[in-house]
This record gives sequence, structure tokens and C-alpha cells, in this order.
Amino acid sequence: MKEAFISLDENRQYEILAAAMDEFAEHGFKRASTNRIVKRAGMSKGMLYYYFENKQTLFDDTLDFALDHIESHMLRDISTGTEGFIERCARLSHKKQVYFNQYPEIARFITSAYFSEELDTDQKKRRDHILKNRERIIFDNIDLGRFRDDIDHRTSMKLIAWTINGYTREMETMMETEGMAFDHFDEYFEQFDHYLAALRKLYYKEEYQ
Amino acid sequence: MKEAFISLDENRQYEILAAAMDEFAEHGFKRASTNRIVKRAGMSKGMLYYYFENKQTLFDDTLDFALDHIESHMLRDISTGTEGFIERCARLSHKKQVYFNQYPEIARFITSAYFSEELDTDQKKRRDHILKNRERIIFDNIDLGRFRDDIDHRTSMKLIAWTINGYTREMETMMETEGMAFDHFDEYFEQFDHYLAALRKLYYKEEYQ
DNA sequence: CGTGTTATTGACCACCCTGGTCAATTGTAT
DNA sequence: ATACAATTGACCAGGGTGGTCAATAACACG
Repeated sequence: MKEAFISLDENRQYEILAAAMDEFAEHGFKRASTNRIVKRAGMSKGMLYYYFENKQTLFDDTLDFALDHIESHMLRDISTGTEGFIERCARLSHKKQVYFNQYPEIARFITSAYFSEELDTDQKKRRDHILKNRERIIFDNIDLGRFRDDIDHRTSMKLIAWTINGYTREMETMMETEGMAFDHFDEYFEQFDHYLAALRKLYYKEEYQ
Repeated sequence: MKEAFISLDENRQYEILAAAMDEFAEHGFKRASTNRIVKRAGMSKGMLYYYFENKQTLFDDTLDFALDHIESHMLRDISTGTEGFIERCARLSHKKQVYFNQYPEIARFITSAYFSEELDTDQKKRRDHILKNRERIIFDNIDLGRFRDDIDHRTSMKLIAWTINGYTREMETMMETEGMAFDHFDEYFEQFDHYLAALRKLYYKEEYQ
């Protein structure tokens, strides 16, 4: 990441990084092609090496950017006071959904990095640290009193988390295959509320439904 | 697929096809390397072309084999009489789990083919036909009377399917990352029964729990 | 206008891997 | 000894790789 790149217009920076993220996400580091990256970004081969030292630092800088971005955009301000587990899952899920919709390149890139064996030790550490944080926060400050008592609370939480993940996964694939437009967005949230109401009826005591 | 391959020992045939499936699953048709396939299969380059015409027919024959295999091993005898939806999902999920565990190469290969744009029209048709069948059977002959009536039956079925998929997905990733041995298999089924009992308590009328 | 600086190009490099071939060798059964 | 099947891996032309660099284009300042 040379000064030439840093002094670039911010939007142009993002376009280039997005091209790199798309390519790295699809092929991994080793099989990613710098030729395809410059083609995607609409620039010449020379410019890439005017902006970055080499393929490795391009990848490192891109990963740094992506992790910074997801930390500051998705993981900031997700802590709250006490709430029900269903509400917690729904909130986090919604936040994730919005982020994935707004920055699909970053989301895909980080997802692929999650399974990658090509990261160095520091990068793996940072990636795992972020994921650990997310897992911790989901069970923090939950009002367990809302759960019906004839089912173990841990069991309820597992089942609810699986259910809501299933719903969001189905929506994701629907959006990917059909290319969901913004007018379906309301419909999506209506449906979501419908299912959440059902979940409350199933898992909560009557007074919390 | 020349006679030389057909007259081969069946196990050896499978080893070679498995090597091809691994490679195609990981890289898709175009980026798959015949050199890596022969290395995985432990044979020389020449033999591959002694057994198959070229890369394309190798892929076609491999896909044919895989689709035949999954049809006869996983999709045969999955129809039954009437049963509850939870029991249906659990049964199909279990069957899938067992198959994925026994033939992971085939499962991965077909999964990758599901998203592939590199198939020809006939191959896409056949692939979609198999998947359609599987989707149809899941809602056939379900005893809807078991569901509690204060929640819409379609809603219940959606929620249950997402939940059980979530569980099996978690088990799959656990097995992939930790390399689950057979001694954990019992534990896995115990847990599964535990969650199924909870689901029955949640979604069924009292007399069916 | 000239001059110096920065941005930008794409032809070019040596290298590696590709799908596929084939003459040569080994194994085997008669 | 002979015929035939199985098996090898060096080899091919072609294409893609990460990376370089001399040549320009664009622009700023005087």
C-alpha cells in the first residue's frame, strides 16, 4: 500500500479493494489472478504495482481493510442492556443481514478467509479474535426468565439460534439466486416478524409473548 | 470411459473417480487439473487417457456415476407411510448425515455441481430433477394433526426444518474441524434425540409428545 | 511556452502449469 | 518366444502467472 494508493479518491480505493476481495474470495490467495483483479478494477497491470508492492501485500492490506471495516460497521454498538434471547438473535441477525446486503464483497471475502489456510499466524489470530467476540456477545445479558421452564434454557437457545440462522440463510440464497430488489425488503421484514412472533409463542412464557 | 476402465477392479474404479470428484469439487471443471487428479489417484498421466477420452468425458462420466450413486444409495426407499413432520425431517436428515459421512467425496462433488454453471443442459436437467424429487417428498404424507393449532402448520414446518438443518450443519462443521471419530457417534444421536423431544414438546399437541 | 513531476499504459519477461500424445517399456498369458 | 495388454513419463504447443519498465500522457508551475 504505497502513498499513491492512499492519496487516491476514497471511492476509487474501494473499487480497487472490492475487485481484489471478489477475486480472493472466489479463488483464494494462491489461485487468485492479478490480471483478473486489474480487469475487474478497470485499470492497467502497471497501476496495481504502482499502488501495491506485490500480490502478498495487496492481500494483506485488503484483509486489514476488510477486518477493520467489519469491526467498525457491523460489530460496533451491538452490545445492549438485558433483552430476550429471541430479540437478541433477531437483532444480530438483522444487523448481519443489512451488512451483507450493503457490502457483499467484504462479507464474502471475510467468509472465505474464515476457511482459508493461507493466512499467516497474526491474521488467523485477528480473524479468530473477532469471531470469538461475536460468539460471546450473543449470550451476554439475556433475560432467561422469559423462557418457559419445561424446556432447558440452553436447549431453547440452541434451537432458536438454529431456527433464525435457517431463516436468514434461506433469505440469503433467495436474494442471491433471484436478485431480490428493494421492494421485497418490506415483505422480508413482515415475514421475519411473523416467524419471530411464532417463536415467542413457542419458547416464551405467556406473559412475555 | 473406455473398456479398459470398465474392466477394472471396482474399488480401483472408485478410487479414480473419487480423485476426480475431489478435484472437480474443489476447483470446478475448467480449473480442475488432470495432473492433480492422476497424482491423487496414484497413477500416471497416460493411464487417465487410457481410461477416458479426455477431460470433458471424464467429468461427464464422473457426474453420471455420482448422480446414479446418490439416487440409488440415498434417495431410494425414503418414501414411507404417514408420519409426523419432525419424524420425517429427522429421518431424512439422518439419512443424509449417514450418506455424507460414508461418501463425502460424492456429496461434496454433487454439492459443488449444484452451484456450477459449467454443466450442459441435460446435466442441469437431471440435477434439478433429483433435487425437486427430494423437496417434494419432504411434505408428502405428513400427519398435520399432530401440530398444535395455535400456530399455522406451514409456519411450524418451516421453523422445524430450519432448526433441524441448523443442528445437522453444526454437526457437519464440528466433524470437519475436529475430525469426529466413531465413538462420538452415539453421543451425537443422544443429543439429537434430546433436541427432537424438545421440538415435539414445542410444536406438537400434548397427546403426540 | 518549457520543464519537471506524477499517473498510466501495455508490451514484455522468464517461469510454470495446462490437456493431451506417444514411443518405449513392463507384465502376462499362451 | 510371441503376442497383446497395461503402464510409464518425457514431451509438446499453448496459455496464464507475478512482476518489470521504457514509453508516454497529464498536469502543475514558472
